[in-house]
Amino acid sequence: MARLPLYLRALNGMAERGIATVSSEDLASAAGVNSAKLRKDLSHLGSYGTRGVGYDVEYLVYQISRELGLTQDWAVAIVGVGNLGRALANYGGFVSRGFRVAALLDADPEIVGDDIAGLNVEHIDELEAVIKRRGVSIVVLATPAAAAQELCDRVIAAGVTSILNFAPVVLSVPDTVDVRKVDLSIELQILAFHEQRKADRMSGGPLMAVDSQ
Amino acid sequence: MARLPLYLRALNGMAERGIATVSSEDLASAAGVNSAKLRKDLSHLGSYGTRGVGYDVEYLVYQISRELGLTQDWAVAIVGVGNLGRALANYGGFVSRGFRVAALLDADPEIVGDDIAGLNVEHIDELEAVIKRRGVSIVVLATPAAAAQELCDRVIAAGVTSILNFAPVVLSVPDTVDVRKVDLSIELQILAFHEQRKADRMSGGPLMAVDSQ
DNA sequence: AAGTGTGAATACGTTCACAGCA
DNA sequence: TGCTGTGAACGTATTCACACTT
Repeated sequence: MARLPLYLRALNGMAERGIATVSSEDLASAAGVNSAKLRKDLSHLGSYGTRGVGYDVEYLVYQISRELGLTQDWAVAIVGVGNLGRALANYGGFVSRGFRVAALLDADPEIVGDDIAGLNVEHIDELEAVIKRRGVSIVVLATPAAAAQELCDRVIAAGVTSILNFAPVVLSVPDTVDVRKVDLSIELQILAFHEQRKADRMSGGPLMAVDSQ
Repeated sequence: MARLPLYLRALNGMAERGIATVSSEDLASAAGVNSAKLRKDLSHLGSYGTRGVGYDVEYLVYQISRELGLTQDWAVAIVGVGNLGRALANYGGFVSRGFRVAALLDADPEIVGDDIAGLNVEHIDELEAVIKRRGVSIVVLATPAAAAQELCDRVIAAGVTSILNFAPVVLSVPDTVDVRKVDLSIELQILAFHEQRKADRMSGGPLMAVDSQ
């Protein structure tokens, strides 16, 4: 379920603040969903709540982490060390929960050899070797659009089946491979759309349906 | 519709390659969706296709751009000029289609005054003034989690109603405000979940349902 | 009394399949 | 003939509402 990470984050916050037990109502509002949905989601993992009481925070953190596969640690390679790749390498959120940046790779000889976030940037020629040697199972593509598909193919050929793509292209992959895409300009375009509708509503008439999140 | 930006990108690519007309089938596969869905999406904008022929690429680009509000230009302020903020400021995709980075703001005196992507980083104290003076209507929050809610409140008080949030927190906002959230570690967690299921499938038994994208 | 777990009802998005138009 | 536009069928996700447990 795509919402488990959200619940997990809310629960971690509560655990830090020493909260031992939480109701579906409270956890749901902390995660920004409604309580029936939350209960249904959690019920898929098993019956981890106690009627009349709520959920044990620590226990639920463990169960969700296990479900998400965060009890093991995943080696991540970042391909493309431009501004975005650098930001990702420095992003604390990766290291904190089960992810380890195991390699930074780039094609630019200016960048290869630099130290970023304690890691040495390696040449893209090493891609296949690095993936195998370090057991990389998730690759983050932060390359220009033009290079993304080719690198994607190489990464898949090297055995990776999970890719997080920041390049603004639709990657074509076999359906054994999971791709998630983050497209910054698409996010902005959706906001602009909503912004425009608000402006329209002030004056002339609107025309079509919206979606949220 | 959240998929219009996807179609738009595919269409722009086709326009560049000099393709004048496209069928729902072809456009759908370029955008990575199925053709019935594409036709239904486009039909909400009006009847811009020609039966037996397809869609005129240029015309459809214009119609979608208009629908998304990209025929006007939007002033965007980036709040938080750490690694991610810097990456966003340098990201070409913003400038290209209707978005203009109008301000970079940060609290750190080390960073204030720096020139990044041709813009001077201003102090966060200037936030409200800058928003008003430059007609900023979309704000990108790229701050640490701890600072996000407070800055979000200030931004809303200054009249902004569209926020793109990169900080790993659920922002609480009035429902007149649109927030889109990009959470890098959540994307990775979802990939890890799928990765684990693949591993499980090899050996023991799986347990629950999955979702895609 | 409080709050989970879950069938039943509802809403939503997707896909099918084809009538109708160029 | 080819392809759009769209009702109808379908499947899935969300929400309701309450029986049941602690």
